[in-house]
Amino acid sequence: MLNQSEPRSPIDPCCTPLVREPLTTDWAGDLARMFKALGDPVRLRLVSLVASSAGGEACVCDLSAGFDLSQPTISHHLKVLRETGLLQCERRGTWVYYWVVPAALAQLSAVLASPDFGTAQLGTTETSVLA
Amino acid sequence: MLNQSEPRSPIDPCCTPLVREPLTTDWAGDLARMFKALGDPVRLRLVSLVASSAGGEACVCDLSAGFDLSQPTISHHLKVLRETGLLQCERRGTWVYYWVVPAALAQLSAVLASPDFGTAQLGTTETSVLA
DNA sequence: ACCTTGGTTCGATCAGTGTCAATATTGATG
DNA sequence: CATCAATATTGACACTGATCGAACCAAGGT
Repeated sequence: MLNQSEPRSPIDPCCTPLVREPLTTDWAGDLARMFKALGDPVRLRLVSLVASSAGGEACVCDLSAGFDLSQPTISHHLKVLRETGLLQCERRGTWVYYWVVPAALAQLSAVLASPDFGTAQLGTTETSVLA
Repeated sequence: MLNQSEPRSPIDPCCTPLVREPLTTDWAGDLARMFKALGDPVRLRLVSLVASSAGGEACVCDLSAGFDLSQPTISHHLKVLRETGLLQCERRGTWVYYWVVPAALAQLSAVLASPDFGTAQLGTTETSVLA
């Protein structure tokens, strides 16, 4: 139940960019767990693969095909991503399908966003962040 | 399979959100190093402390005051952040000042951003994909 | 020159993690 | 029920990484 739909306080530490005010210790711990989950190239590619799949979901068999790793290892990484709240899964018959939790990614993106110039000064892309 | 042949100009993999197309192995490795650097609560708080300091910079003595860690440990974490390109530093007399590299944070934020709804919908969202 | 203060580097230690082979579990199917 | 295919779990192992004390470097001040 990590998806809270209550309206949030004026300045919610959950959404305040880290450049704006120092993170609390608790919140930093929660965030760090998520960033650590993304801090592995295999897991990062897994998230990207799942997210960019048709329908926004993919089964493990499709995912593990793109890696030169044993199936238990892929399963382990998926478990880490699941337990961090970045992915969710459901069993459908023999297969297990994974999809990303958009709010989780958005949360991390918001924390890293710079409030002044947004995230769009890198190159050409004009992403609509905090319009 | 992976988008190696795509020209750089229109869609730069450096700025494409990971939900849009699968990350290349190389790019995932680079990104993962940065996310891993942020995957530690101490380092995350350090970045936040530096970024939210007056003038956008802070000296090590100010930074280490907020932690219950030895000074070599703080120095170690700062080195990790420096080597990943998230922080830069300069010696001014006796003190060493650190500041964040905005482009680095923005890059990570852009990668995590969802192209459809942006990053600003955390509080009120009823994410369609979920329920 | 010498000491003091601010930071970094070194070496060691101990917990954590990525990986695999083997085994277990779950669901479909004959 | 037996079997097979798709995932998950377990146990083991090597490697990484967070942390500390000690030693080291760099600038000022006396």
